Amino acid sequence: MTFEPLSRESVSDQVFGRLRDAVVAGRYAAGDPLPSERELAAAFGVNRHAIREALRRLQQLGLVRVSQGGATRVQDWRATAGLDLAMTLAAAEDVLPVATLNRDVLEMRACIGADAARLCAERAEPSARDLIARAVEEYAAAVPDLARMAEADLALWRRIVEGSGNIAYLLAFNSLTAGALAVGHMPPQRRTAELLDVAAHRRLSELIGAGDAAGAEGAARALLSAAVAAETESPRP
Amino acid sequence: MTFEPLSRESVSDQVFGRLRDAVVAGRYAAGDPLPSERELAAAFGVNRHAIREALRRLQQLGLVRVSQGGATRVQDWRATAGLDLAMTLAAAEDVLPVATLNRDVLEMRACIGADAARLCAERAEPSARDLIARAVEEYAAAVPDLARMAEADLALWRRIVEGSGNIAYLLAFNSLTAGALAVGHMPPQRRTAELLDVAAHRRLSELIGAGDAAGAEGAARALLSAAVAAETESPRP
DNA sequence: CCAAAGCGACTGGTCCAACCAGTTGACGGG
DNA sequence: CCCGTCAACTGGTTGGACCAGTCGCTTTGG
Repeated sequence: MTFEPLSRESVSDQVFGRLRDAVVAGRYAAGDPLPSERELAAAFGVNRHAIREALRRLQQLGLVRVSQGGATRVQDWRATAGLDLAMTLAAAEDVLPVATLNRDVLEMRACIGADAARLCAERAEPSARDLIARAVEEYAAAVPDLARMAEADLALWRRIVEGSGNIAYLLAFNSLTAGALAVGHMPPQRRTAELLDVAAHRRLSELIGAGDAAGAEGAARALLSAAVAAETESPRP
Repeated sequence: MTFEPLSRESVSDQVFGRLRDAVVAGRYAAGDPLPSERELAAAFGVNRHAIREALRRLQQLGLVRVSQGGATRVQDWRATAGLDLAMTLAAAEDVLPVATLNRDVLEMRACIGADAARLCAERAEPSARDLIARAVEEYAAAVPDLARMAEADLALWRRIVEGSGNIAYLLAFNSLTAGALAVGHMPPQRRTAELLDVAAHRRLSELIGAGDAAGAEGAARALLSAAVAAETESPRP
């Protein structure tokens, strides 16, 4: 018998979540001042320090701008927030349309995955190519178990992105896979076809191993863009 | 006579910066415990709350994992940090090789920019296409002034990414352009050729306006990948 | 009368001191 | 030898005080 971990979210985490959702959902217009820290503390019934911790995190996400003496103002997150915002967003339909965000994430995954495969074929160290070959075998060995295959598939792609030697791609990969909305937690049926195509994964690994940049890019794109098309056609399974 | 603003960086900002650099530079191994908040407060000579604010931000970046009762442990940022990390990194050679990061950012820019142009040509609203056409004109009107051209170019690309309707691309664009190392602050000579090619920008806008997805993607890629090649050949100007 | 200096009444920034709430490990009884 | 207990950590939260900027109103000087 297993229990879900109770809501042990710290106070400042809860405040952070509430304010983040309020801002992303547009309940404050860009440029509007947030209530003062003291007011927020009273409103949430918590200490001011908890509010401050939440506000610093919102500031780092690019959702608000705090300035000493002046008010803390809401920013236009579409202009100032970074990709990590997607990582922290809960899958709440009332904050952002989930279906669109899923499609967007899959599109970005295809775009970056294909280019990472290309770069990986171009300039990965032999040891990195070995790791990829091995990851493919682990993935193939998991074959009947969809959950394990998904996990191994993610590990394989991480190896490929690492092999590309592009830190920006690696960080973006982390952002995309870490969120609740991310590729890893996506309804698996969307990616079943992709996940089951062991032959295509093997081919991709071989092309990378052989240094065929164009071939690897094409193989990766073919593998990754099927899910985009599926999500676009019928966003809600 | 103008003065640069003095170091008004708040205490917790400074603590955040120091710890972030220490972690990214690898002065703590992944899994290592950070000193306790009380120790850090004593070491930096500041209050514990300042340390806490910094640690919460580090946690959000994915650099550390804090857990009540246990120690705050350093994480492997290459596995857990999101793209926003690149946004906050100062251009300090001793933290990460700047040349490589520049190349990486330019590569990602080319990859996402090309796909955004494709999607924009495919599914942007007519009003969005108008905005792009207008942005191109503003860019062309700035012609002799390189600084203004760079600014207008950035605004144009923002319109294109917005027109793609992909939120992930938009947030990634923000991450890439917001950092100190970002495209906007890059040594301009790297992108002079790209910036001066008014005709190519016009063609790109027309292809998007005409809904030619493949053409727009090709034009964007051609425009954006020149800087990548330049950066790769001679990283230090 | 109007502008500019000045003065409060805000805002966020920092600190102190205490206590609550988990985790960890060592110590002692079974 | 194993296992419960407990003390000494860890981070989490609170209250209150004060510093440091900003903003707007009021008073003052032209």
